[in-house]
Amino acid sequence: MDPAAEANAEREEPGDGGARDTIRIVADGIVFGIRSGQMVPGQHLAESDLTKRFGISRGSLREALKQLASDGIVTLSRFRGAYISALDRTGVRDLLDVLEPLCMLAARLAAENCRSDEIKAELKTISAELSRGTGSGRATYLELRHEFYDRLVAMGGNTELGRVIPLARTDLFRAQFYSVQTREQEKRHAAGYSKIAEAVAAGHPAKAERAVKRHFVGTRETLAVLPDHAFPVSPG
Amino acid sequence: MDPAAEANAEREEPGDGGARDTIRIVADGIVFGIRSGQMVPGQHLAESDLTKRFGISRGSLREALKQLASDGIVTLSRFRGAYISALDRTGVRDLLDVLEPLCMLAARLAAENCRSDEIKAELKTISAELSRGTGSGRATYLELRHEFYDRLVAMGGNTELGRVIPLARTDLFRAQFYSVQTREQEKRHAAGYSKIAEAVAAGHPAKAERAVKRHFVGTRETLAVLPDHAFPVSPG
DNA sequence: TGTCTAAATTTTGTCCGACAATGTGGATTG
DNA sequence: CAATCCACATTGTCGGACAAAATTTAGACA
Repeated sequence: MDPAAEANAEREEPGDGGARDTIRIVADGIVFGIRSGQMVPGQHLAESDLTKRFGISRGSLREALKQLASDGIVTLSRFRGAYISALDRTGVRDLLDVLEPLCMLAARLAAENCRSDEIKAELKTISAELSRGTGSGRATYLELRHEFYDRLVAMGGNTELGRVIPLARTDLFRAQFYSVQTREQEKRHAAGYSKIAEAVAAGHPAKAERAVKRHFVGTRETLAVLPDHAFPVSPG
Repeated sequence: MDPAAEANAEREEPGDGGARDTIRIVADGIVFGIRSGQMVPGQHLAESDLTKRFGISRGSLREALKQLASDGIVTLSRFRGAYISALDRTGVRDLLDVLEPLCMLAARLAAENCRSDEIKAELKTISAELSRGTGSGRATYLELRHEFYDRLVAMGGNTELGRVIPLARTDLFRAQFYSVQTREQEKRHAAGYSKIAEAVAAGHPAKAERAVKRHFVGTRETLAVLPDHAFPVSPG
């Protein structure tokens, strides 16, 4: 068979939760550590600790760290090891500037191309759970938020978008925000997802784009109000 | 010292060509192989071959492949190894849809924030060399094109953009295009870069965005005209 | 001869141990 | 107290080893 025929395969087979890659164990473990607050930005990740914690060899761990580094979750420094990536205020602003057009594209494509009413309903269900509040705990909230974007991207059908959009990196500052933002800010944030979901479900691309834009306006306002201690080191 | 202070370090120190990472050897080697045409999309990359070719160990090679995979240059398939990623017509279309808003952002930021006349002149120099034609050979042309985007992104000052924008992946279809596109198409493509460089150098963000938009219109027209044999397997 | 099955080979995933290169912190010295 | 230097810890790279899976080859059968 022509190898080229297989070169476009997705990096993980869809619908299969049992891909027992050793690397996936580490990736999921660290992502969960960030979402649950056990790992904070700037924290040093020693290879010896991680190999013992996850019960894998150093070689496999290093492959996993390489992958996490290219996702922007950890930062590698030669001969100094891996750190949980940290975003200062400028970094978050830069990330939002990049994320906004990609999310607008995702919402527009989802509204244009998704024909499954069932999937549309699932998206609204997720946004409703987000609006319900943080009753299920912090990690669950951040996981739901990630799930929302994953669905949104999948609905659009653009295979490149999921590879490019820096969802993993947004988990970083969302985890930082979660501790310091008010209930008011969180409510408004969750409401933004509902607006996006409604517009997408209604099949209105332009409306969905506007909903995303408004959502980012609100996020930037929240960012501007956040105190400095919500961020790592302040330059100078 | 606070580790968090260093967690935002760029993954490669700028201005230094002497980062003798073993991984960089492989990454640069494969990227050059694609640009020069020695490696074609869909080609299988056996670990034993690569370790012998680059003279490194299997562990380091696997780390390098992991990095290339997350850049979208190679595709990893469990127990089947690494392949040079291949983009069919739909994949290129999807990639362009994602690339367009990011390039517009890059051009706008560059026009807004770059104050160095010297750097502006360098960008115009690169676009001029691109317009001069392919006298320097295929690999040089693709390298120059990559350099153009790197400069454009750097001029904007957004540190996230360089991490997200899928420049490496665009090398894939540019390498495919290069063999089949006409001189006419290539001329027009290079002219697009000059228009962008001029608008950026003049400090006109909106104009720069429009130049990028027109550039992508032209690229999509070229894509639509390209024959099927320019792409890997045709579905169905 | 063609096709289907099964063994043999190849390739990949993971682990272990080892050594060199580099960064870090503490002891030494003035 | 500050500067210097050294022992230690951590990372980068290497080689070998074995199990799991895929690919190729060989063989049986109609």
